[in-house]
Amino acid sequence: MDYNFGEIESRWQKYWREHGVYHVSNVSDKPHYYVLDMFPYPSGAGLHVGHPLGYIASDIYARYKRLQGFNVLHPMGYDAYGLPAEQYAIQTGQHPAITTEQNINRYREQLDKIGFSFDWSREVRTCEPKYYKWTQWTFLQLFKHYYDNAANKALPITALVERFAKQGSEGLDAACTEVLTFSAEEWNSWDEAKRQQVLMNYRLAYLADIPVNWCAELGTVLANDEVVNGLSVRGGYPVERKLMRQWSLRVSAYAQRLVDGLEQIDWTDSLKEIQRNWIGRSEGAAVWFPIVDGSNGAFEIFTTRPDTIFGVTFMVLCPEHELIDQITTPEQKAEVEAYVTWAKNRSERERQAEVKKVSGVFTGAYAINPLTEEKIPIWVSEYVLAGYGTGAIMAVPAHDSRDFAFARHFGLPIRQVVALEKDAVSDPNTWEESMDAKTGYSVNSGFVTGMKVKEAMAAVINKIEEMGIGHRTVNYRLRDAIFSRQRYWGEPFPIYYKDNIPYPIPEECLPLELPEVSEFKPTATGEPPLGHAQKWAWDEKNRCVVDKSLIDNKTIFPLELSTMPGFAGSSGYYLRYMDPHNDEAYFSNDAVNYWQKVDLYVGGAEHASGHLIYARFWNKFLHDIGMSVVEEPFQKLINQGMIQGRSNFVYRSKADNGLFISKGLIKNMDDVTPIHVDINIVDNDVLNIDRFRQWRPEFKDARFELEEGKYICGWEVEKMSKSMYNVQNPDDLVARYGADTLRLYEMFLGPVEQAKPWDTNGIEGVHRFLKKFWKLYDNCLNNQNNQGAPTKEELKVLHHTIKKITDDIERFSFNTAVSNFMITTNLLTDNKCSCREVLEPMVVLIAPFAPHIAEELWHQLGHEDSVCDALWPLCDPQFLVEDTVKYPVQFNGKMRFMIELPADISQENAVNAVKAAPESAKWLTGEPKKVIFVPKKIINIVC
RNA sequence: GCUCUGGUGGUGGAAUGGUAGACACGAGGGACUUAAAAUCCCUUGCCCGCAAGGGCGUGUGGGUUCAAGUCCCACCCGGAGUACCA
Repeated sequence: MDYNFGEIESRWQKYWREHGVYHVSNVSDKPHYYVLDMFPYPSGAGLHVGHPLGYIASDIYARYKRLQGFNVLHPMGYDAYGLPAEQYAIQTGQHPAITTEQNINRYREQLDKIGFSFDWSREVRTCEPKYYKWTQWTFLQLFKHYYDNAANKALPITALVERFAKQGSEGLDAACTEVLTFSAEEWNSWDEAKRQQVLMNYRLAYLADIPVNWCAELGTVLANDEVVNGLSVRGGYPVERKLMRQWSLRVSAYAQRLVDGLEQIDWTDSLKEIQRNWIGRSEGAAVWFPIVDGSNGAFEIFTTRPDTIFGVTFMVLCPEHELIDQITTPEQKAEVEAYVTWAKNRSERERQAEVKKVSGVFTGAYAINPLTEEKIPIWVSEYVLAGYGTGAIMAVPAHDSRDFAFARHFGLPIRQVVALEKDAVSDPNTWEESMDAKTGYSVNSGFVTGMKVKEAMAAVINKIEEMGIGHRTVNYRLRDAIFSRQRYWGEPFPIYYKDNIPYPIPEECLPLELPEVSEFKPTATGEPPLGHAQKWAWDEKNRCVVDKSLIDNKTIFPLELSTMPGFAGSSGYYLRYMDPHNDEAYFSNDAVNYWQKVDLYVGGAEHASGHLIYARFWNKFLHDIGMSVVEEPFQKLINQGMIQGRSNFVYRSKADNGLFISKGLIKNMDDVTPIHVDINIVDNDVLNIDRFRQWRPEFKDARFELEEGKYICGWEVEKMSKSMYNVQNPDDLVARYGADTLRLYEMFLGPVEQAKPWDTNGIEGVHRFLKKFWKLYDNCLNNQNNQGAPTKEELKVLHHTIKKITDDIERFSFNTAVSNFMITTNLLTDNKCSCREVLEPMVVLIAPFAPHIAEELWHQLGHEDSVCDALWPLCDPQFLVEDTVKYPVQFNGKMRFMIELPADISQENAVNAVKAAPESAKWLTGEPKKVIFVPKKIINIVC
C-alpha cells in the first residue's frame, strides 16, 4: 500500500479533534508538565516556514512527555492587540477587530494543518474582554501596591497610608520616584489632592511626567525595548525624547530580584547575559559635592570608581539637571542656555549617531572635592544622561575614556591616580587613551596611595561614609516601563479622573470594555483615538460607562484616553492558560497549585529585553500578592534560531539587456546584474526557464547562456522576505509532502537553537525516509505468519534506537533524532525486519515527530486507542551487550587499523593481540614505550 | 567599543578528550524500463598512486595530553545583542 499522507493526515486530524485527544484536565494524579510557545501576534502575512520551527520542537517535547506518563499542558492563543492591525485600520477604516479576527483564522488554519497537540479549548486572545479583564485587574493591583525595600516585596498602599498617618515618612524604605521627607502632622494636614500626589510617588503603577520615547509617525509613546537606534522597532519611524505625563510600571523596584532570579532558571548563558546587561547592575558610591557659591548647596553624583576621587578635575551635569539655572554665572548664562536648548531639541537618533562628537559648556560655577578641598569647575554636557544615576558625575579623565575625550577637547587637566605598578607614573599629556581598567595601584591619591584599586575603593567609601558625605550604593540601568500608548487597539485603563487625580474603577466593574470610535486617528486637539469615543465617561454613582456629554465632574468623570501597550496582555498569559475560563479570578488557586509554572518555554531570543523581563516582573508581583506560587515563571527556556531565507539570483548581462548568463559562465561579476528570482521557479538552483519567462512580463523574451543545457542560479542567505522572493509557505509543503514530512524536515535542518537558512532541497530525502518507514510495515501487517520472535540483532537495533531517541529528545537534539530514525529504518529494511515486537515500539518512538503516520500505523497494528496514550518504550541494556568490540588501534596517537577483540579482554591480552596483528609490523619497532588501553574504546601504543 | 555566539566537504550538518565528516542533499556512474517517473546499487574531504598503500586535513599561531574539532592562551573572520549607563 502506498503512503497516502494527504488522506492519512486529514483523517487523523479530524479524529483528534472529534475525540478531544488533546484536551487537558487540571485534575489528574499524573505528574504535571507545562510546555509553552511564545504568544504569537497574528500578522496579516500568515505563517512562513520559520514560525512553526519552535512550535514543532515544543510539540515533540510535549508529546514525548505525555508518552512518558505526564499530564501535559500545551496551549496556544493570540497576542491580538498590536500596531499593524491599527495602522491598517487608519489607512482603510477597517476595524482592527475584523482584521485581527481574519488573521487569527488564517493562522489557525495553517497551524491545524501541521498537526500540533494544542489544547484549543484553552485558547486565549488578549483583545477579548473576558481575558483583558484580568490584565486590567493586574494593573489595578499594581496601582494599589508599593514596593517595600525592607520587606523586599510589594505591600498594599493602604498600609502606606496608615504608616504616613502615624509616623510620616520616618523610617520608610520604599521604591519611589523621588525621596520625600514629611512628618505625620504634615501628612494629616494635607488635603486629598496632595495626599494622592504623594502616594503616586510610591505606586507600582504610577502617573508621572517623564522623558518618553515619542514616535510622531505612530502617534504614540514607546518603551525602551521598542526603540532601536532611535527608530521604532515596528515600522522604523524616528523617535524623539519628550517630557510627557504617562503611566509607568515601577519595574526598577524589582531590579535586584530580576538579577537574582536568573540564578535559579535554566536559560542559555547568552540570554541571561542579555538580561543582566539590560538590568545593568553596578556597584559604587553616591557622593555629595558642595557648590562654591555660599549657598551651602551641594549635589549628588554616582560613581563606580570611588578610588579615583583624587583624580577629579571637573564635574559634569546632564542638560536636564535642575541645578543648572541656579549655579550658572551671569557671564556664562547665554552660552549655557543656548547649549541646553540645543541639546534638548536633538532627536534620539541624532544624539546617538554623534556619540563620538564631544559637546558641552562651562557653567562658570565650581564645586569642592570633599576629600582634597580643591575647587573644581562644573560643566554641562549631553554625554551625561538624565535617566541614570543622579544625572551628574565627577569626571576623572585619566581613567574614564569619555571624560578623557571631553578633557582633551576642552583642554581640561588630566591627573593620573591609578598605575599598573606603584611607581609606573607617566605624564597623562602623552597618553593616547585613558586607563580604564580596574587593576593596579592608587597613586597621587592621599591616604589611599599605594593601595590596590579594590582596597582603595573600599577605603574611600568608608571615609566618605565616616564624613557623612556619601555612601555605598547600587545603580541599575533598568528603567521603569512606560505603560501608556496613545493608540486605540489596546486595553483601556480602568481609570477615571477627578480634578486631574486618577481613581481606579471598582474591581467588580471590570472589564472596562474598549469603546467604539468614529476614527482611529488622534483627535484634532491631539488626544489619543479614545478621544473620539462618545460613550466614554465614568458614572461614579451608577458605576457604569456613560456618554461623555454627561461629564459634570461631580458624579460623572472623564475616563483615561490612553490604552495599554502590547506587553500588558502578554505578561501573564501563561498563568491564564492554567484556568482560562474562570470569571471569578485571573486563575484559581487549585489551577496554579497544580501547574505551578511553565516547565519549558520555547521562543525567539528577540524577546530577551522586552517580554521576558516584563513577564518575570509581572509574575514576581503576582507572587508577592499571593497569586502565582513560583517566583520565576519560565523554568527552562529554549530559543529557536531564526530561519533565514535562501534567495536565488539570475544574472543579466550589462552589455545585452535581454541576455541571462548561467552562473558558471560568468567571467567577471561586474559584467552582470544579479536579480532576485522567485525560489518557487528554481529547483536545486536550476532555473525553470519557461516559468521564468512567464514570471514577469519583462522576461517574456529572455535569452539564456546555458551550461550543459541548464541555467544555474546563484544563491545567498538573506532575511526571509517578500521583496527577495524567498518566502516559503508551509501550506505548499504540506500539500506536496504532508505535515509529517514538514515536521521532520524542519527538525532535520539543524539544531533548534541555531540560525540556519531555509533550503527546500533536502526535503525530498526526508520524504523518502517516511515512505521507506511506511514500507517497513507492509510485511508485518500483511503476513500473518511473520509475527515470530525478533532476532538478537533486531533487538539490539531497537534498544539502541530507544536509547538514542530518548537521549536526543532530552537534550533537544531533534536533528540527530531524525538521523537516528533514518539509520534504524535503513538497518531494519536491510534486514527485512517484519517483526511486530520490533516495529510496534518504533511507532511510539516516532509519534512525537510524525504523529499522523504513527497514529495510522498504530491503528493498523490493531490498537483502538490513540498512539498519544501509548507508553514510551524503555531501553533494556541487556540487548546492547556485545561479545566483541572493534578496537581502533593507534600508534603514537594516529589511527592505523581496526582489530576485533572479545569485549572483556584484559589489557595484556589486547596488547598481545595487537602485537601479533600483521599490520603492526610496519609501525611497531621494538617494545612499546607506553600502552594506553581504554576498555571498549581504544588502544594506543606509544613507541 | 563592550558582551554573547559561531567558524568542520560543493550544501545542511554529525562527533560526551578516544576511528573527523554520521545522516541527508547535490554531483558522478550503474541496474530496472521501449522510454520517463518511481525504486534500487556503487563512488563522492583534498593530494600522490594503476593498485596496495601513504601524506595532508575541523579559521590562524602557540600550548596541555598517550590522544585535541572538543581543553588553555593569543589572534583573524562572520552573526546577534547593546551602546556615552559614570
